[in-house]
Amino acid sequence: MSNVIKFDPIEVMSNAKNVFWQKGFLGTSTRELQKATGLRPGSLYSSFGSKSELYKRVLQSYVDDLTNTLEAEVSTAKSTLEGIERFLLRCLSAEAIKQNNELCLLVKTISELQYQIDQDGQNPYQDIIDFASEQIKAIESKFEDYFEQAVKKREISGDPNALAKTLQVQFIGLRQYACITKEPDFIKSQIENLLKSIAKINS
Amino acid sequence: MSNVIKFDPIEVMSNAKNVFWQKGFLGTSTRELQKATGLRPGSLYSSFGSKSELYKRVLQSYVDDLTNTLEAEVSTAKSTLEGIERFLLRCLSAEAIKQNNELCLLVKTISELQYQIDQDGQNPYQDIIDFASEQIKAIESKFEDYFEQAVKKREISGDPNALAKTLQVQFIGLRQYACITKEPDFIKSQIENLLKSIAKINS
DNA sequence: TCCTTATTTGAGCAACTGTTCAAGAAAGGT
DNA sequence: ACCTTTCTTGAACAGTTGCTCAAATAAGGA
Repeated sequence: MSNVIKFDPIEVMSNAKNVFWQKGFLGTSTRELQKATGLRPGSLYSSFGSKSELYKRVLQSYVDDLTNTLEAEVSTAKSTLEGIERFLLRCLSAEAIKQNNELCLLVKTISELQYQIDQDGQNPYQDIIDFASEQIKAIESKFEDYFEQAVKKREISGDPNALAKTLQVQFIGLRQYACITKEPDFIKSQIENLLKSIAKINS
Repeated sequence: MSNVIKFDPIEVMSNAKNVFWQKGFLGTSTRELQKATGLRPGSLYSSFGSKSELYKRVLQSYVDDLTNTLEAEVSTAKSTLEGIERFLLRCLSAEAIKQNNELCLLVKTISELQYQIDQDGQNPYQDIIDFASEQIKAIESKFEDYFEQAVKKREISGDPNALAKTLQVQFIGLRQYACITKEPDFIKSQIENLLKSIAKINS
């Protein structure tokens, strides 16, 4: 207790993210957030403003993590394609599936909040939806950049934009499927097949 | 007002389904259900028991519709594969996307409720989750049966089980992607590509 | 040492949640 | 015509929700 912050903001964000990830925005009450973060309502609200603001911060942190992971994998892999494969495998690892973090938080956010409307016919979460949509597009565009690189390096041939969209559809589908079936081995083999089908190496 | 039901149960179910589909189970309050169905709380509760019970009835009705659509398309199409293609196109039609009904309600249910827990560490919606999981497996197994038929009729070659899983992943992925991007033309072309890749016709 | 300045505390708010139930209403059998 | 039987009505419930704010607390500068 002091005139300086008592809690660790990184840990607080991480705990908040885990609760939101598992229970969704609507399914998580502020009391649960209080319990998970160890903060009393006053501290939570003076630090983060509102449940929605906290959620946006959580989304931002999720995106930062995801982007860093992708860039780290691609930059350390032998080829661009192998980097993407390792990124997918990491997002859909047996560990991630066991920890119930298999679903993309951006996708989950959109499907939960997209069609909410209040009595004025307005969606009270429109800013959250807009942010999530933007970020999903940003990730797709990163995939496109990598495929463009891979084409230039003659790792693959094909339209980078179409490949990025296909990858996005399959990535989202796999994460949802993993959430339903919990079969890490099948998921792993599907990822391998997916990347084999993209890498039509010039024979 | 009488000793006989006043409302049309089919229309009530359809209205309830639409609200739940758009706002989710948690995001739909019983007042909204009352407004959407035109029933007062007493009638709703004497007819359906509880919000959860009503939701289960809605899920059942959703599954019936989906199954009927699939069977109708396959039985009237020239080939099994064309039937499946027409089924996908129908679920992901421009109309469905505009009406915000693009997401699979079973998938949406699972991702919303799967990790909810009350203070006893129990998931209060476990029966709903179990039902939804079963039904998703049932649909996958229907796909498998159709692929088996198609193999026998020499429309395609390959492992029906693996094909069914792949179709399921892509179907789920496309529906999620449609929900995010709202690009009916891209979705249509992706479905065509998907079925072309399945139908490696013996040349 | 004391005072400024910031954070933390937790009781409490108004609104909303899922649900109940006694009272009212009306069709069908007698 | 009346009475049984069923469905409908809507006020009201206890619990939960997101959030507020005056009071308490304590580090750091003077």
